[in-house]
Amino acid sequence: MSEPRKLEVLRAIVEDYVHSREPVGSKALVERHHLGVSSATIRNDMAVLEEEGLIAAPHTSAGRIPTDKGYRLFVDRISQVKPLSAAERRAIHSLLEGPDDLDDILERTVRLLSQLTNQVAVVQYPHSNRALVRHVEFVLLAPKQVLVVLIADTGSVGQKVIEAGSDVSNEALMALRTRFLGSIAGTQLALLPQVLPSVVALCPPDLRGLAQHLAHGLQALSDTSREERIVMAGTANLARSNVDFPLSIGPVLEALEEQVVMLRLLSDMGDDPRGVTVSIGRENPYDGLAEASVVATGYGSGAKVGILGPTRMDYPTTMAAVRAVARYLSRILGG
Amino acid sequence: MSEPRKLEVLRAIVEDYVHSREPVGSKALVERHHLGVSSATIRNDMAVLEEEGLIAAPHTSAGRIPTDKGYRLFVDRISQVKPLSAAERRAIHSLLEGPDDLDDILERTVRLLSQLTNQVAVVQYPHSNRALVRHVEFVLLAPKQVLVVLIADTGSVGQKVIEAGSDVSNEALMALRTRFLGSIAGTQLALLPQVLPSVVALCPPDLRGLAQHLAHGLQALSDTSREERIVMAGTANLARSNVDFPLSIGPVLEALEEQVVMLRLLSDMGDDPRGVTVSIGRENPYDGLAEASVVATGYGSGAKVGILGPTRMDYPTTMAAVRAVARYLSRILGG
DNA sequence: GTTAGCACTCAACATGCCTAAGTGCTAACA
DNA sequence: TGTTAGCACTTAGGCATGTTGAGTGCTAAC
Repeated sequence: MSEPRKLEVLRAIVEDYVHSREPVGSKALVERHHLGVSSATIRNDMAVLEEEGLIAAPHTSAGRIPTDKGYRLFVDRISQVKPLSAAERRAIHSLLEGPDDLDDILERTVRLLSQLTNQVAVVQYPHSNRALVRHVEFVLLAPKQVLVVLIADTGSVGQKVIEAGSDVSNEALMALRTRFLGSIAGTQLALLPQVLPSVVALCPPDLRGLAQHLAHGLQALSDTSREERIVMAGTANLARSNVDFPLSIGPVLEALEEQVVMLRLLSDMGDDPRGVTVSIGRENPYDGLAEASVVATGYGSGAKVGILGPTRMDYPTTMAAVRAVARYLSRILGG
Repeated sequence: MSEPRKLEVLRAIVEDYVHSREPVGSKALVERHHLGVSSATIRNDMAVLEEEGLIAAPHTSAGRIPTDKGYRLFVDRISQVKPLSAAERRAIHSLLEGPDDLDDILERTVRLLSQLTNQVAVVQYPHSNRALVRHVEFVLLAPKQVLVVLIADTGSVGQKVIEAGSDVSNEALMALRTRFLGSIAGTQLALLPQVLPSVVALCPPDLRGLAQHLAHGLQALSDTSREERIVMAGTANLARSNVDFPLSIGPVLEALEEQVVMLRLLSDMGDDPRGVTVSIGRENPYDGLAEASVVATGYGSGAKVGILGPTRMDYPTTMAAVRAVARYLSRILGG
């Protein structure tokens, strides 16, 4: 049996199954795809594919469906990323122009991506490792409560309320603001933990306690802007595509709600040279996502965009959309 | 037939149905609730209740289930809010203490509420009508791009990137910052639209163009802090409770994703003197929520907290949880 | 290596039957 | 007049049975 045809059969099975959601049999296969051989031959091929664990039969006299391994092979060796349609291309252009807030951009990006793919779209906030401190602000909210605001040159703004041990005067706060600003403006956010202690040390003794608190706050902020939140959209698509097995939707929603899970998921995915990385079904670390696949890629300086959907998804198209959106995003954010 | 017993029967039906998820018949009713009459009598009562549109039978020989109208009557006239268990009370205490960021608090609130009720919890950002301007910051991101930050005394921070028509100098920006700050610090956010034009008018002519842009940005920010975003958690609960009709989950997820829909929904709900307002099934303006109920109440200075779940829900307990959480929230945020 | 043919398997659908739960009604009752 | 017992009637759901069609695996011929 010829190796190329074997792959061709697998491709046909994957495509048909993704399209019809039903196990696909040998006869239907020869009808829909002009493979030039008879169904009996295909049956032989399918037997081999099954032996290799690439496809499986739900029960004796049913057609076959791809296994996780089958999808994997399909993605790795068979499929080629489909070019986007002109309309889709246009949608990306129009929806992402008008440079606005970072929040806005990400929001619009996930919406777009979820519409494009009919899946749940996820985007990680950009890494701000290289971000520089642009501005620092301390605001007295209550006698012992200070709001610390850290603004990076990327336009990202972090905020945090800290409790000072004792009453704080506005003058002290202003003095410290100037002092901190002078010392750390222009510094990389990532370097703050190393820089801040010396700033505190240089403060006059009577301000040092407060300075310590403030430094803590700032450091926490530089952490949290690295802690990387995610934005997501299109959860309703889950209900649409999984209309038959509603069982699995619960765990998936749970996973989606746990930002930590999603973040780990995204970061764990290496960066594929071909542009997009795919994690299929049980390859996936989290149990609730055993029937889901993630298609993601990096953008800008390393953060991830991607989608999550059922293993039975149209990989070529999805991968194309993810890649296109990521490229666009990189361009806009000047990654 | 006695009016009180009729209500008692309705109550029993609602309670049993909520508990068992199955149509409840006359016989089961007399067994589980000691009503002191026979099933035949109950049958007569149920016939009347059905005539009045308070309950309905899915098919001829099945028990009855409450209609929207039935739930309505139940909520309005029959049920009394159940007191929370000690454990729940404790959970509220412990989870909401540690005064932190506004964001943090709201985040924790929805999580708590969704766990308490096993429903989707939603909280609206607090109204900031009474909030005062605490601080204003302009940061030059690019030659023609300025980040405008508006900090309120409530600890809420708004940010927005604006495009200036022409290049901006840092000096001009600083000058304007001082000017704006001097004029609007301490002003109510809600009054900014009235105050800002005069500030612009008083600027030296060469700065007026930029000032105009900045004023626009500030005004937009004061709007958007009123525009009221929402935070939500517990969408996975939808899958759990609707395990039988997965059909309806799609539209609900859609509605939840549209912040606008949820915001309208919440604002449209009047404030019930009894503490919590309930909107049941089709009473609900949005079609996708025809099988859902919303239980909400105001907190602080008028924003809403609440939950969304299937019409078949445990109203007394849910209402208690929502009310308790709202009270706590008011206390923490000093509403 | 490919194909035709055939026996075999099994989910899905249909049919008919039975049961349990539940109703509505009528007539007796307090 | 409100309550009750009794009974005929309805129907979803479970079960056993039969039928159909898609699909497989195998063998023998090409």
